[in-house]
Formats: sequence, structure tokens, C-alpha cells
Amino acid sequence: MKKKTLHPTLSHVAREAGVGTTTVSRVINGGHRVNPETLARVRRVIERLGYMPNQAARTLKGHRTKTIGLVIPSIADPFFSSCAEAAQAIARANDSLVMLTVTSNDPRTEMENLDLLIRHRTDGLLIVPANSQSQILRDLLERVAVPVVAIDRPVSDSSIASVVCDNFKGAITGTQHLIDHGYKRIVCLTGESTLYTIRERMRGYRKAMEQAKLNCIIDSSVKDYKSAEYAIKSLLDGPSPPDAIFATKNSTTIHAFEVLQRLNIPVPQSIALLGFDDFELASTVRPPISVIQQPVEEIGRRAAEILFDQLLDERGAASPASRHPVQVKLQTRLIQRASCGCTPPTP
Amino acid sequence: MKKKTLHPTLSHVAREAGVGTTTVSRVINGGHRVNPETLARVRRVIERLGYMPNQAARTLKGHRTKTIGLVIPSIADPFFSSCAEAAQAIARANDSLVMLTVTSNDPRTEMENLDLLIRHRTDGLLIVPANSQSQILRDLLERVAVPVVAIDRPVSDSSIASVVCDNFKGAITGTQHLIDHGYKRIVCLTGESTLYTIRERMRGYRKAMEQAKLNCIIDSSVKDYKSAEYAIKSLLDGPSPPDAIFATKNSTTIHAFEVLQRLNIPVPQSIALLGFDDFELASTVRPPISVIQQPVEEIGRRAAEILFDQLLDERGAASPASRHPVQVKLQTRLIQRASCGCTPPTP
DNA sequence: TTCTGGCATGGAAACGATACCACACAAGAC
DNA sequence: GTCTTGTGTGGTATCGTTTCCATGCCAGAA
Repeated sequence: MKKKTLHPTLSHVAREAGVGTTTVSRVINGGHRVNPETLARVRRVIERLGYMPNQAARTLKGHRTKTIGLVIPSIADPFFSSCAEAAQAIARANDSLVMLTVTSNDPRTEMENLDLLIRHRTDGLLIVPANSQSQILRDLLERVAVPVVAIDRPVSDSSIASVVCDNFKGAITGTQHLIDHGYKRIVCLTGESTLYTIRERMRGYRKAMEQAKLNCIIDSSVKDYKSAEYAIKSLLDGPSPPDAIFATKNSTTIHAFEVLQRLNIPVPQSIALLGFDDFELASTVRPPISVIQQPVEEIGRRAAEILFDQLLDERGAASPASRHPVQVKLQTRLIQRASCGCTPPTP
Repeated sequence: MKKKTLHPTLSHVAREAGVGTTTVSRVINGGHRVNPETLARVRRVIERLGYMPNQAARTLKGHRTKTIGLVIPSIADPFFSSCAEAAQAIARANDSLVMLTVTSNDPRTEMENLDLLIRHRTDGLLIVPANSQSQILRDLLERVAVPVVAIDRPVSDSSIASVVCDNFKGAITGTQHLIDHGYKRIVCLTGESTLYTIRERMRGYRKAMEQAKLNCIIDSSVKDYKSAEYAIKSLLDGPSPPDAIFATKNSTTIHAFEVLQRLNIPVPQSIALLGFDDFELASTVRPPISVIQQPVEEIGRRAAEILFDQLLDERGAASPASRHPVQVKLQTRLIQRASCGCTPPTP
């Protein structure tokens, strides 16, 4: 096999072009203060040799790495993959690369990932904290000399910037909508209760129910199809079966829907359904499922924008305004489809 | 605001511990040939200072970057996000980070991304080529001293390793299945015809149709709901309306299904539907949609494994066996649900 | 005693880029 | 004529690691 050419260095170019390294450096950084002829000559040599600057060397010399770290629970989840896509776009617009790591919501994995990213000296960090309350995480992020923006879940009691949804208000809106439809026995279905987002949504549900003087019914055992089936069957066979379901997340909504469908329970006639977080086929399925929609793409975008803002005025004198950390709370939107009892016009 | 502590360096640790830099270096690299007492002392200092090695410096000194580049068309697409997730897992198992870039299938963006990644000197590259036939891409990849594995689409006429699906055979299986059901006028719906995967699937469709002495009907105008509606309406209003649809990709399948549903055309009674590539809710919609399933996660995993194999025996003497590039072709699987006319047992 | 060899350790030269400083030279101001 | 000013250029220290080589030391062999 032919030996592949190793990467030529700046000195190679310099020697080949008969100039000093300084000049070559100037050429690749815009070519200011370089004689036009020299410039052209050096450029030609660069082209011929296929020279590409070594980022590691640049980084070492004190410049930035031109990378940001992204720490998310999962890529397969459409919510996070949309965030990631948006963040990546902003990074690229800022001439930076994204180092992607996934945590599966495991704090240990999260710490390992952060450790790796810090060793790589990413210029900034975008993180969906596995545990919003983790003392260790908070300490690490406060200690390390790297700008951080938390996504989807804040890092509590910390001065870390964050971009999250108003889960509380969203859940109120959703629950209230079911109440407005006249449902009295609304059950809140969930599979988690440690995650910040889920807790906020449950809090919103409770708030709306209490305001309407209705009893809260919460089942947090729904983790997959099996457990959803068991939960729903038990509920329906109980003394006072629910007439509506508020599902606190995507997968819960889908599992609940599958169960109702398999059991041939008409939605919304026998039981209504409203989920938190929209998904691609929510409008295709019969009946179309009403949801509280989050501005998914905007979350990722805003977070990345804030991060790069921080990076920018970290260079110069930080403007006093941006001194205390940004805490963005984005609003959700109720999408009325049929599963809640609405009869939306077919678009 | 309190000034955040900058990163301490190896020399800081050395000074603080009263040893030479060499010793500290040995400690952080396993601590062999270091006096146990010294080892403990240095470790304590490292802990106290929160020292973390600077990857840029390590890289510069000739070691690898401990990163691989991932170049994919999109993250939001579940197919690619699953690939990415699998690849990321393998990378992490090899103590490496993934630099994520997305191309939107645009060759220009692809070249820009590759350029950036090469500047960062990623140890290897995982790429879903936007254009399998691009001469420029082939040249770049062959020239650059970086191991590359192509995913989902091979780089034609090149010695680049690849992991792809047997799209051709998969499409034959799917089409043949429709033929076996007795459908005669099977239309192939697609929205692309430049992508390698789609072309292969169309080729498979044609092959199966020709073997059965049936006429090929191909409509490659389906890009969104609107165009799908137009295409299907035209087809149905035509002189000999189709009795089955073979959709060449995920989004096409979904759009076709939505149109049929909106038009109240019973599936599979009036027209059958079979898609290429599975998706989460395919079994939840009514009727459940039959598909040709790809081993999504395996594609990403295998590709990453092959890449790290290459990285490994690049260090030592490359074994003659692995000399010529690996070309893996993974088999697809027909999932019989109801939309093709099958009556699968409800699991 | 002197030599050999293994251990624990440190000095200093790389790696590839940047940037401070210096220098040479030309053109105009006085 | 000297003094400034600006332009084009290069030498070289530097960033934080690794690694080659050298050193000092002690145990056991000769």
C-alpha cells in the first residue's frame, strides 16, 4: 500500500516558500501586512502541500479549542436530538465543533463525560443535567473555568445560566383544558418522579386540580407498555375510574395511547388523553392526540446562543448587564387535536 | 464576581509536590516505576489542585486526539440519530469523544465539515457521504492520513471501508411480498433519486417487478404531505389505479399513509402499503404498517468498531488480513404488520 | 573492592502554532 | 542631513505535555 502523506506543518510551508514561519502564520490568518506577491506565493505552496493548520497547536498557544461540549441524556429521543441539531447549527455558525456525549440520565456517566470534556478544554458546555440537585455537579461546574448553559433542567441553587420550558404553567394549561372539557377524574400518568421537568409538570397538574377542587390521582408506575397496561387496567377497574389522562411525557403518552387502543377503549368518548411534549405522528394517529408543545428547537438554539455570547464577552470586558446569569424560561403551547374532546378543523 | 481558577498545569503539580515533571507525567499515566510514597503524594496534590491533563498538549506531543469525527445528514432523523448514538457508545468505550457535524446532504457543507474535522486532527472519521460518487470527496478521503468508515452509503470506486444495508435485496423482498399478496399494480413512491440508498431500493423494486413480469410505476415527486397528496390523487384518478404502494423511505411512507387516511381510503383493502425503514409508531397506527426494517443500531455500532480496529492496528504493524478495506453489507428484515394485507397475530 | 543492573528520578528537547520584539528599508517632514 | 512613520519580514520564546537520556543510588555478583 502507498504510504499516506502525513500532515505538513507550518514550517514545511515556510521552508518551501522561502519565508519565515511568521509570514506563513500571517497568511493563514487573513494575510494582512503581507506583500501581495509573497501572499500569493505562500498561498500557492499551502495549496500544493494541502496544508491545514493543526488545531491542537493553536489551542496550546492560548487560543480557544473552537469546540463546545454537549451533554445530553440520549440522542435517539427526538426532543434531545432536535435540541442537539439546533445547538450544532449555532456552533457551526460560530466556527466551532460540537463534542457529543450521552449520559442516559446517569449521574456517574455524566461526571465521566464532563471529566473527558474538561480534559479536552472545550470552550463551553451545554448540559442537560441528569440530576438538577446534584451537589457534586454544581461544585464541578462552579469550580471549573468554563462557561456553562443548562438545557431543559436548571442546576438548582447555582449561578449557572439555563434555558428551560415553563413546565409548571404548561401542565396547568393542559390540566385546566381537560377540566374545562368537564372531566372530573383526571389521572396524571408518569414514569419518573426524580427528573426536574416531570416534577414541575406534576406540580402544575396538582395546582390546577386543587384550584378546581378536584382530587389528584397520580400513578407514577408507567415505564413501558406492560406497566402502562397494568396501571390503566387497575385504574379502570377501580371504584371510580378516571375519565381523562394527563401524561407527563412523550413515551408515557404513547404507551397510554397504545394500551387504550389495544383495549378498544374509545378516545375521547370513554376516556380523554392529553400529553406533554409533541411528537411527529401525534396528528396522524386516530384520534389525533392533543398535547402541550414545547419549543424544542428554540431551546437548543437559545442555549447555544447564550453560550457563545458568554464566550464572546469573556474575551473583552464583560458587560455588567450580562454579569448575572441568564435564566430563560420558554412558554409552551396547547395543541388541540381530538383526543382531549376537541373537534379541531382538519387543516 | 470571584475569579474562577484557571487550569493548573503539570508543572504546577510538580512544583507543589516537590518532584520533576517527568514523575508527575508518570503518575497520571498509570504510575509505573514510581515510588509508592511519591505516587501517593503526587496523587494527593493532583486531587487538591483539581489538576486535569491538557489534551491539546498531549495531542501535540504526538499522541492521538482521542476524538473521532461523525458526519451525518441530520440528527433529527431517527435513523441517523440511532446510528450516532451507537457510534458514540463505541467511541466512549474506546475513551474517545465524538465530534458531531451535520451536512443536510449538502456536498458543500460536507466538505466544510470535513475540513474543520481534519484541522482538529480527529483520529478517525465516520461519514454518511452526501454524494457517494463525488470525486472531490473520494480524493480528499484518500489523500488525508485518517482512517475513514462510510456509513449507510459507500464511497464508490474507492478503497474506503463501509457499512451499509443490502437495500437492493431488501427492496426485492418487500416488493416480492406485495406481489405474493396478489397485487399487480404496485407503485414505487419516492422523493429522491440521487441518494445511493434510494437508488438501490428502486433497483430492487424494478428487479422484483420485472421478474414477475409486472409493469414498473415510479413516482419520485413525493417530498412532503402536499406532493404526496397530489401524486396519490393523480395515480388513483389515472387509467389504471395502483393497488399497492412501495414507499422507499420513512418520511415517504408516513406522508403516503397520512394522505390515504385523510382521503378515507381503506388500507389495505383499497390499496396496500409497505415502507422501507421502520419507525416507532408504525405498529401503533391503524392499520399497523408493514416495513422493511434495517438494523439501524448495528450499522452505527459496526462502523465505529471497524474504525477503532483500524486505529488500533495502525499503531502496531497492520495485519495483512485487515489490509484491504472492510465492506460490510447488513441484511434487512421484513416486518409483517397489517398494511400489506397480512393479518399478524397481535402480540 | 569494583562492576553490573535495576530502580527512582529529573533535565531538557521536542510537538506546531502564535506573537512579541527587532530590524531593514523607503518615503516624506523638518 | 536626521527624524519620524509605516511596511514587510524573520528570530525566538512560549503554550503543556511526553520522552529520550542521564544521574544517583543500592543490592548483589565478580
